[in-house]
Amino acid sequence: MATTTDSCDRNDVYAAMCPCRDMLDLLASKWSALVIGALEDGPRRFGQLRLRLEGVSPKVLSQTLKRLEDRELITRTAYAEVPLRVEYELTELGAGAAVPLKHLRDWVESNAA
Amino acid sequence: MATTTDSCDRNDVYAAMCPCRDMLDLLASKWSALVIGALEDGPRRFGQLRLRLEGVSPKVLSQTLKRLEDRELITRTAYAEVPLRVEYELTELGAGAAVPLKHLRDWVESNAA
DNA sequence: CAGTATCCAAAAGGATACTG
DNA sequence: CAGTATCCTTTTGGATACTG
Repeated sequence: MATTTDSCDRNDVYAAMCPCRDMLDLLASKWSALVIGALEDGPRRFGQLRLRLEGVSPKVLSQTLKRLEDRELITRTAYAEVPLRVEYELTELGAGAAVPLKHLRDWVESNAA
Repeated sequence: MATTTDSCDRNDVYAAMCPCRDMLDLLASKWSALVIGALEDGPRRFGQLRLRLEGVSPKVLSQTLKRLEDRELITRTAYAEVPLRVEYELTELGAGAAVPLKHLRDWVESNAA
């Protein structure tokens, strides 16, 4: 190959330079698994998510949503109403990620000491 | 106070005070999913893990291993040999956690853009 | 070999007040 | 309502050198 080890022919989360490492870091971050889970049953509004994710601050929730949106795991739709309404929804990709994340949450709830 | 909502009768990762939230935070941290995956096929030594987890520094790896050990997801066994040999191994609990984490890693490797 | 010690940078998290 | 702005603390990450 042309480069040394910093190419990434196949996706390998163990490879430092593999872009999929970023995706793992995102999914494996404090709030992502909870946000994605909260969207499993359909679109939700910012305020709804905020209530559901006990303890999350608006800033952190906003950041998390943006990162997920950047990675195309969720979409953000703003409706020009008064009062303002914004809905977040899983993309197809996000719905796919939701599956293993649900298994993880379920395992945790069943096995936390 | 007598507490209002900060008790945790049933495990709910969405509840701020639920101890299982801590477990989720641990599993959903940068290196945990990789460490646990690296131990799926049997015990591994510190140096082996360090090579496998490209880019991890000894300090961070050490911290990660300690947190996993504290939560009883892995065990640490030191053999009084020269040179020193230390092995890390999944506990039964850790092996259980390894299942959903593997699904997550697999999904990531299959779906990272 | 398997870490720890040190020092440091960056990111994440968080409380609160304020705005379009 | 849905965020931003601000300020601050904590956590995490990281390079490197050193030790039992």
